[in-house]
Amino acid sequence: MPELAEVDYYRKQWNPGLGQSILRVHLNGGKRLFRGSDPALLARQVLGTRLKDSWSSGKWMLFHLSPSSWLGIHLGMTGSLSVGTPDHLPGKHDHLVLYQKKQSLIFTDPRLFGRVNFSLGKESPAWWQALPPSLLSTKVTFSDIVIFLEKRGRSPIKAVLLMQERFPGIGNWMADEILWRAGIHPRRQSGKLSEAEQKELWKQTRKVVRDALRVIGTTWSGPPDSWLFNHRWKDGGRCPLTGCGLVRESIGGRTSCWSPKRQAAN
DNA sequence: TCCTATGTTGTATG
DNA sequence: ACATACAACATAGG
Repeated sequence: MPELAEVDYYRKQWNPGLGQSILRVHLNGGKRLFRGSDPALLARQVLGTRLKDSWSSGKWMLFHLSPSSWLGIHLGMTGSLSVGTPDHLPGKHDHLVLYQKKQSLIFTDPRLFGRVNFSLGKESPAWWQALPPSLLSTKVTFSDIVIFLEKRGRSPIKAVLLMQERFPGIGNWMADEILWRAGIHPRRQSGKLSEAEQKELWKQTRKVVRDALRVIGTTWSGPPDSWLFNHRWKDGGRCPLTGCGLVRESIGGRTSCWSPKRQAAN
């Protein structure tokens, strides 16, 4: 499920372990989650470290295990983080468990599309520092967005919103939510939006990010029925603004949902 | 049995 | 070299 707000929600699930040492490690080192990393090194190095801090950036999370271990986690499509008892028995899909005195920190991912990046160093790892800036930071401007929309001009706007290099943390439901609010059909060519549409897209992008972080990132309470979110997967779902029937179709390889009354195909 | 799933990446094509 | 499209990854659930 994880897009940026869910990712940050899951990151905080490990907060009970902050300040405490890692006493034991369980991992399924043969799984593709660990591609690019050395799971044996992880298992060895993390012992005795202390969970110091954590951050999220787009769909990535980073955990600092002091003094010098860094654990990057991507949840893929079905990953999640949770806290278990200190003697938690790893389930079939619990691929990494960090045991502490009072609890265990669990990373579960049935489909294995997620990823674990382990590294050592004084500073946060290079891959982390190279991640694109948050859509809410002043480092991303309207002009950056316009340039990107035009560079990817022949792709459907839906596919462009999913490109993490410019829209970090946006996933399938957020992209549909943004386009629905902005009144733009997901199949419109990215380079053919009017200036007014570009502006509305940027405005709604930032709004959906803020709304998601507020509603999902903190409480996991469901979004209100005024969002497309609650209607998009239901057969016979209706647009909360116009009441017309919602349409679902694959665009750019992902199922997309839109309101034909609000979002004209052109 | 077949289809779907809130993600990314390797590969083929233009 | 660059942009674009899509199969592949692995598993569960309807």
